Amino acid sequence: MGTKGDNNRTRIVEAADQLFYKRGYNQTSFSDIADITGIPRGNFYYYFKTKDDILAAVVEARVKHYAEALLECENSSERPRERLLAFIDIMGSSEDTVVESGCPIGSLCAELAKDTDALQSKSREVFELLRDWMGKQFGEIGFADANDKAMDLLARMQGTAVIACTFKDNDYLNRSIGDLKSWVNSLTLS
Amino acid sequence: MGTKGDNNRTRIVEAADQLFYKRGYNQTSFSDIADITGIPRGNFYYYFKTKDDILAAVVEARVKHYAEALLECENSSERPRERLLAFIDIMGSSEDTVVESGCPIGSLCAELAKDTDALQSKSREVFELLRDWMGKQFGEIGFADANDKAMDLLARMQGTAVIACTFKDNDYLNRSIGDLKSWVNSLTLS
DNA sequence: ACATTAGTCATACGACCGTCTAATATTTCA
DNA sequence: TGAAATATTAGACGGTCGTATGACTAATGT
Repeated sequence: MGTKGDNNRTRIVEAADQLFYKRGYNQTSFSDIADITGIPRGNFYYYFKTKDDILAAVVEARVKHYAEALLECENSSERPRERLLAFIDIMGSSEDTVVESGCPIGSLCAELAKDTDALQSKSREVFELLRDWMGKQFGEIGFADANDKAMDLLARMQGTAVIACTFKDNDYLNRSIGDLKSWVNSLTLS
Repeated sequence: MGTKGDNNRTRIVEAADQLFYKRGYNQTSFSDIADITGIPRGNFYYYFKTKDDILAAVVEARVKHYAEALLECENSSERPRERLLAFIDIMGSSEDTVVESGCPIGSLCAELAKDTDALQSKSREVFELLRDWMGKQFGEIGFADANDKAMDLLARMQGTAVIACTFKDNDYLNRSIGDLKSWVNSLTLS
């Protein structure tokens, strides 16, 4: 079970998660994490062999977090279309942080696309989770091109986040979220 | 005039431009630029006081580059709608690099959104150029909400780039570019 | 009670970072 | 031609990075 060790490990992952989001992976140092958690820099090696291992733990934590969020969306309605709307609303409820630092998932993927392939494919896992879930919802609605629709929705949410963050524009973010929901509602089976 | 000096300065900016795109700003070191250009690290200080100054020069070069590209789009047709289509096609012609490293403008802004305000607002300048130009085109078509439309197009292009790059998916990129052009063509004055 | 493991800590390593300087080479043009 | 301005160079500065180690304490099982 391990009471203290797992606790420290969790605290490192949580602090890293926040820092990777606010400052980026490459701009987050072991010292930064040490300062926040109070856990000495040298102790990290006991829990993680490399910085990449911390990233892997953070990604796994995020996958778990979003899997739960998707489950909530799934339970929020019988109708897949409304489940998708519920997911879009998650971005709206994180309005301020999205404007400040962008999408936690997208900004990490964009950063690590310029690093090694290993980091890149690891960070992609969260997106794959979302894509597959969205594809499932569009499929249940009855779209033959459900996966394409999922990619489109993912892309439009990402674009919204990038532009809202770049221009520090809350109004745009909210308007765009509204447009996105209208779009999902307006889609008709051909 | 200065033949040699300006030449070196230009070569530094060009190499930095490429590296900022392929590896990111923070992950590009003076040594990297020195290796590519053959210009000693120590010489950089003669041309640029700080790394931020190099970024400023790169952004200015990009503004100039895209201003010329926009002029070409503007000359390509009398009709603003077709000018917008011409601009969208630029992304298609950079297909491989977009899939590899994302949008040069968007990925830089996304990275520097997590740095200082000074770097962030500097990197934003290229986006502002594009936004204003798009707004002008939509305005000429006759849209009352021309600026909103500009932000939407910008966002959808960014989302397309992020997703295509994350999933390394050329097919998605091309399909999405086609969808974007269809969308611009389908917009009607309300 | 003792041996083993789990957890903690300070510290050091070599590498690289952005920055800066002092010395040298080259060009300019009175 | 020769002084002044411009351009170039190697190298060092202080700092931080990710990584690694060895000594220490607390907890655990027998």
